[in-house]
Amino acid sequence: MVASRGVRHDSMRARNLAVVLGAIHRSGPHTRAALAELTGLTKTTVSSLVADLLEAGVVTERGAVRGGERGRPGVAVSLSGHRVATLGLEINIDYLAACVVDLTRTVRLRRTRPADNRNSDPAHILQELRGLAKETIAEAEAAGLRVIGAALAVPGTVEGETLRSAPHLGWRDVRVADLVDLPFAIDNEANLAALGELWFGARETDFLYVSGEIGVGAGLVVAGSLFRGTFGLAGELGHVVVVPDGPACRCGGRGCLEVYAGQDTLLGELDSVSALVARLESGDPRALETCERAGHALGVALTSAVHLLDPGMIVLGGVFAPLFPWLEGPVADGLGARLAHMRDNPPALVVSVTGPDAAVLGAAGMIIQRIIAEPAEALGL
Amino acid sequence: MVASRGVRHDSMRARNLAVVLGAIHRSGPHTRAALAELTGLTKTTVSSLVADLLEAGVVTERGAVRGGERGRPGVAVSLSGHRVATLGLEINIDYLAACVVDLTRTVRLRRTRPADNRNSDPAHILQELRGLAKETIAEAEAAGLRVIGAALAVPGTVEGETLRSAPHLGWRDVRVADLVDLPFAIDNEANLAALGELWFGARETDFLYVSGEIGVGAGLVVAGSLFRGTFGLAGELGHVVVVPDGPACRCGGRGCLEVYAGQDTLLGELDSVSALVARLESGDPRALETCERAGHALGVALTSAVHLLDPGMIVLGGVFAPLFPWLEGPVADGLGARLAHMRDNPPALVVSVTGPDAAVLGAAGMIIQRIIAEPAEALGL
DNA sequence: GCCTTTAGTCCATAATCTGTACATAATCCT
DNA sequence: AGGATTATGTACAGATTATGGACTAAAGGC
Repeated sequence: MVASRGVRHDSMRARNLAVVLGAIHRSGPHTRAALAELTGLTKTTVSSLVADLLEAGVVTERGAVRGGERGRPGVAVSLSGHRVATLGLEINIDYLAACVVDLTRTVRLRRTRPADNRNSDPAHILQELRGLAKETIAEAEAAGLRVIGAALAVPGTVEGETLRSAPHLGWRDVRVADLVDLPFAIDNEANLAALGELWFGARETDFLYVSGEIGVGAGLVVAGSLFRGTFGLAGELGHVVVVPDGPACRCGGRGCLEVYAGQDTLLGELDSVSALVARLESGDPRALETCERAGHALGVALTSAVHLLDPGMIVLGGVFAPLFPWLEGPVADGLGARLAHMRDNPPALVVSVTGPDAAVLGAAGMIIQRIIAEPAEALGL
Repeated sequence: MVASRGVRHDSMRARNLAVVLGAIHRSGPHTRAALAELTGLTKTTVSSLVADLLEAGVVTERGAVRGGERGRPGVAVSLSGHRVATLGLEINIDYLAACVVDLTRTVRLRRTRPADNRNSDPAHILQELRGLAKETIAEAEAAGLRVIGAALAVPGTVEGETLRSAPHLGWRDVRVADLVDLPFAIDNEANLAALGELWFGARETDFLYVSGEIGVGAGLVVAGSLFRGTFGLAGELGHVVVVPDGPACRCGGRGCLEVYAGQDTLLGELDSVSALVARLESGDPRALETCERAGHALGVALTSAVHLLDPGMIVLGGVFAPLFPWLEGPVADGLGARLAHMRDNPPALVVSVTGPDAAVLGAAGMIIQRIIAEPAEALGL
């Protein structure tokens, strides 16, 4: 609904390049003839568009012809992972991470650097991250890849290129610029983790990703794209009210989900999630009760979320993933009982498959997505 | 992300017609030259597109020229309310309603028919509504309008052309077809009321409309369009959990908002909202307490909604509108206290300006919107 | 081996937008 | 008043892009 611009000849071609590339991306390799069928364009036009895409190095002709029926076999055109790639970056509480992903969404490089970023100096950490990015890009280019964009995942709220507030890092209003000499974007960790799960976890196009970290966030994917709300702050599942007069939360409210299911509450005096899992496996009653309570609270908060957001499925990620066996029961019970009369079948509850890599992968994937959605702009065609 | 089709010459022109018409609609009358500036098209192209729109009767040249500066004055082109119109319909618990709205979003006709639709026979009510629609269309055409589409608002969940479930009417899986001999759509009452508030209430493009009827629903408008969720069931504010172990709700859950702030709870043994308002005005302590409690609950539920949906503003409509003076305090208190640390300024809380007409108007407006978004398709250009 | 079928390319044609030139109509300036 | 200036809207030739039918290529069926 923004001031939309008219379509001119060049934007018509740009759009058609995106349509063809999108069809190749969405439903695997296709022959030119199949692409013509899919897009409604003529074979001639498709041939011409594919020629441009070939030259840009974003697709390859898989010499392999497609047999099966009669007639001349076609040449399958598929995404090429050999030239164009993007960089994903992540700042988390206790590490920095980077990855390089090619156009086929194959992870080509993966670097993690432990760090203690709680209440840290932004300039210092960003300098550290800049170094990591540079090294990773250099390595990717040595392997023949052309890195053409980057994105950064942060545990906080973002506006434009500025990190507005990251309570667990202790950062406020940090402008992140000149991190790399490439087209660049920042986004919230939960949002990017949701996208990571979408693209690297082979998810259907509709789900709510619940990111259990120090804070509890959520990213809603509807029809393959992220719902962000008016100011980009949607998905703050951690502060959904579970018990209106419950214990105080750092947000100023009372009885928020985070109080019951945040990592700090779950771990108590334990120092890692694996320690907690060990306790749970050995049947420690206190650990079991904490988990049960967290699951209950999560069930209540997710009930509200399902009524408001109507997700197709719920994916538990972050620290909730290893705890899934102990959380699933209480969460599903709460959801099932509360949703029974309103829906024929409540959204399925499943565990994340991308694990702790979700956010960095999502960051790299977001730029890949941008290339596929607007190849003419991203590649200068 | 659906199978998108290529752009051909005719769709390029169709798109440009929509772009020009959209610009006229969005920012008032413009001269051809101004439209060229706004759309990025050349004056020549704009002239040709405007000629088509003039011929279709959707715009007029307001002979009035625009003076002010030097140079030849331009001819302002504005939406025409004289030819094309749409029909809005509504089935509610105690009435049927219809309205005709022209392209300028001026209400040209408005009909209401009292009825007792609780636990009614769908076939009978639909027959009644068909009659109302026919009469209203006939009257509009007598006034020289061409009604080219219709939409129906219902208090329940909708899928395609089928009303899945309307608990307060007692309807399930009712297919609504052949109601009128026109392009037709059905949608949920809260969704359409939100759109009504958007288009007829001079709202900005981002807000959460809270529809207090027998049930409590909500419609979220982001960037001027409705957020519907995966299955079109988003916005069920009435079943957001306020007190996890509160009183049972008809949905199977406990402590839902509807239990505290639904119309039945608010009214108690009173038989109308005006009766309740009278009690409140006279300072009746029981009425005041009920309202206070409802406001509190609404504050809790809206806190969760703000964290999940991130609306730009909250509009209270339906029965909450007349009760606004008594609800505002408790709701705002709850929101303010709970959101203080998370946002610089919590979304403003305001009262609906369209009142009980919101849903019918939204229904008619939705079709108007469709014409403006796709004039070529809607008008056969 | 010939026919049928399907893939991909070539080229003339069609649709649409662009850009320059021009007629038109108002205000400004002397 | 009359000419200069400025801006609107239209005309026409030119550019860009897609179309459609003809044509070549390559495989399977009979």
